[in-house]
Amino acid sequence: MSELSSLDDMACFQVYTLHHAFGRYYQAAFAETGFTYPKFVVLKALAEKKELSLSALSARLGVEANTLSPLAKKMAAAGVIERARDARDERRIVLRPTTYGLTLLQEAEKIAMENFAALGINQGEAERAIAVLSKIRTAVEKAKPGRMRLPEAGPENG
Amino acid sequence: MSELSSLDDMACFQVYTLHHAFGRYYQAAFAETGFTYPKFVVLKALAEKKELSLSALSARLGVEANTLSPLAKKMAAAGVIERARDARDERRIVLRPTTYGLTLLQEAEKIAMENFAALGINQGEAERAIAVLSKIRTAVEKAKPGRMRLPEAGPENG
DNA sequence: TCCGATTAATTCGTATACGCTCTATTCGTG
DNA sequence: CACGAATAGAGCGTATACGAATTAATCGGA
Repeated sequence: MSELSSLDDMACFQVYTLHHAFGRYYQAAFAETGFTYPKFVVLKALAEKKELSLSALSARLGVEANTLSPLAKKMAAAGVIERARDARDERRIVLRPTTYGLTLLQEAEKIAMENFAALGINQGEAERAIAVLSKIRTAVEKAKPGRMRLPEAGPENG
Repeated sequence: MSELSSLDDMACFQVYTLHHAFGRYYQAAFAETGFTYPKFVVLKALAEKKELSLSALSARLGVEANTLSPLAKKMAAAGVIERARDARDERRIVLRPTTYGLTLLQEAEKIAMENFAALGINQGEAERAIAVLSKIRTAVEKAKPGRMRLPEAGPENG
């Protein structure tokens, strides 16, 4: 258990690396549409719930609200979502996909699913892995990490 | 198979989300040390091979060289790694951890392992998931994604 | 040997991400 | 109802990421 583990044996590293691989992959897939992976995710989350406030979206995606705020503005400017203040609570911004957004999303999802299917990953295997990731995520989000401290000696030699 | 799948059932989304969760987690763990998760990964990759050129590191981590280039400069400035031109091939930059870097790495790894252990994730389960991620990564990196095209109609309504 | 092709690293512009801080609104308790 | 506490977004500065273009060095045939 306390063996020196290689980078490849660490969950965080595989996630790190795969995240970037997916990013480049989707960037290529969406290249000429102005779409990106984060925008796709936002749109899909909104479509699933019909509408979400910014902070609800933040909780849903596990991404901070200040990251989503400008993203939502850009998507609204592109006509993909609608962005309005909640009359009930003037603090809240409510996001909704537009009809155009839903059309785009449909197309994007079709491509995404075709592409994933083409990878030839075993379905059951993938599902089990996904479940484990979800569990790890919950644990990581809940946990307060032990904090690293600097050793006494600074950098002395090169 | 062609059911509408929820965001939670998509491998890419779980990876996306967990990546960010890990990022915040490590940022907190390394907060007062100036260390970050990407730097930790770079240092560990170098330590495992003793030294790597920038492009070899890029291949190892699955991150583009132009991302690592400034990162390496900052790490060298911090005295964590050494950064030198290869006399054999003047194009190459060779990166090596310094003694100080190795000390730091040791401390960081200790914390990382303790923290992960504290998550209470089943070991075998985690290992199987990691193996699947690795397989998916290979497939994704190899694949040429089908490309999405824009539907005819632009955004008409809000 | 020499010159085009390849490879290595960097630079540039842009897109996500984060934490911190600030403002505006709403809530809750007296 | 009044006022401090909590919540929602937004703005700021910084750190990673990417693709495309650039420059410098090496390689490989004719």
